[in-house]
Amino acid sequence: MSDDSIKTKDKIAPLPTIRRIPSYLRLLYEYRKEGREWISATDIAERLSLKPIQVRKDMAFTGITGKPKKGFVVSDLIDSIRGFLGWDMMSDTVIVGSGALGSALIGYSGFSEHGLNIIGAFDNDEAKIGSLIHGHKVYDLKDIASVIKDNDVTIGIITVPAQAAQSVADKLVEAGIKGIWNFSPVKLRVPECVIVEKEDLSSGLAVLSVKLGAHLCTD
Amino acid sequence: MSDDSIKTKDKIAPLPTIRRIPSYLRLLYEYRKEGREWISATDIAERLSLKPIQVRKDMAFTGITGKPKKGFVVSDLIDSIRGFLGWDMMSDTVIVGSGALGSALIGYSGFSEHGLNIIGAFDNDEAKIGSLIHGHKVYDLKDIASVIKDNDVTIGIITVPAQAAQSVADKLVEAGIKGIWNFSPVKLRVPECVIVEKEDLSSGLAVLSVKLGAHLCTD
DNA sequence: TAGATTGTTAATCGATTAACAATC
DNA sequence: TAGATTGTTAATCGATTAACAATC
Repeated sequence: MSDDSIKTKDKIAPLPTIRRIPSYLRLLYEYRKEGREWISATDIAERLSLKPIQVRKDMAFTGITGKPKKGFVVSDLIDSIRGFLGWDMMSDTVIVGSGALGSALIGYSGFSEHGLNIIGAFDNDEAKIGSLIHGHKVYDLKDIASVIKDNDVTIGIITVPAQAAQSVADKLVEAGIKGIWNFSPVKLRVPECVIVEKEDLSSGLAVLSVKLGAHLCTD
Repeated sequence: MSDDSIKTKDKIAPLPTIRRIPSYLRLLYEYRKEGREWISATDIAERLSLKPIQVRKDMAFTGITGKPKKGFVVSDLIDSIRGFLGWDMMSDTVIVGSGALGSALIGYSGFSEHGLNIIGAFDNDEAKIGSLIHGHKVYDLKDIASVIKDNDVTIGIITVPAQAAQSVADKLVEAGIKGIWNFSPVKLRVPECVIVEKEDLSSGLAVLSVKLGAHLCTD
């Protein structure tokens, strides 16, 4: 890719860095609640079992600069991370699939802290359509295109069963969605401009299983 | 670490490899259902948008060997992967926290395919104790130690709120649990022989957010 | 001032990818 | 046989870690 554009897009931060950053943010909220003004990379590393140098490198990607001997101003760092993640702006979001997992996510009040504004849920089950789940209306999946367009929804969360996931993704894409958070276990096919992030619980379980199987300890 | 033990422990496979393997298994189950006998690394790579060489490397870690020109026998590869992950043996498991997420997990019937046998759920909410969630009994958190010991439970899934997570982890460890699948957003402190795998949904959301913010596409 | 912490530059480590001989 | 695919060895790439000067 040549740099023929006016302003060459900054290289995105390493994915491992991006994945670690929310845990820093969570710790920072704790510090803020405790009324602490400063936090150092050393503190953070200690609390999260990381190396200080790694935390410092990660921080640099958010654009913050610290003060030798003191570290970072907690509130500044919170702002910097929120800006970096885009969590200072709300993204209108729909959840497709109001089964157990979908319901659990709908009820998660922490989404607003993560930049998500839940517009509503969608399902094709007549029994659920029109009902409320944790205060959010369940709409008919048939109407999803108009709701997405009318509300400028940018993110869709897919929590439907595997066999329905691709067709739901197609509908979301057709309606102009920009990003999909995919909780189904299928690899979705979407145009390359649509971002899909797959949340794969079985990956985490696999890591746990293999580590347990290796029984690294002698007891 | 020196190799003074009788049988030096095999080096564990790379974590990224372990994380990818469940998605191979899922595809293999599809192939089996379709009655197909062979699958090649090329096929798998194509379906999951990976490079064939990466799939072959990953496969090698499971111990399977293939046949040039044909690939791998589907049923053999399934067995090999299940053995590698330890999902051919059932691990008795408890879920602590019967809120929305806990309930969703309890209801997930696919756990048996992932080597987990759910013994029951635990909560400290009087209203929930004694009730059934998706056919599984909710027990009093106070009784967790005896249930874990009596049933030889090796895995604990934590789905309680953040402020309760560490104390639950302490109880699980005290009762002799071997592994913890932690869905709470806190970094748990446990003895080094206890394996903790943290399932951090905010990491995935962070990746989605940053990629969306970078709007790599021009529309 | 002394010392802890930052930020930068260089070295190391580990995973991915490439190259290619072996094989069915 | 010809050609697709495997498995191995080597090269590349990217993230982590180390080293250290700058600074408050």
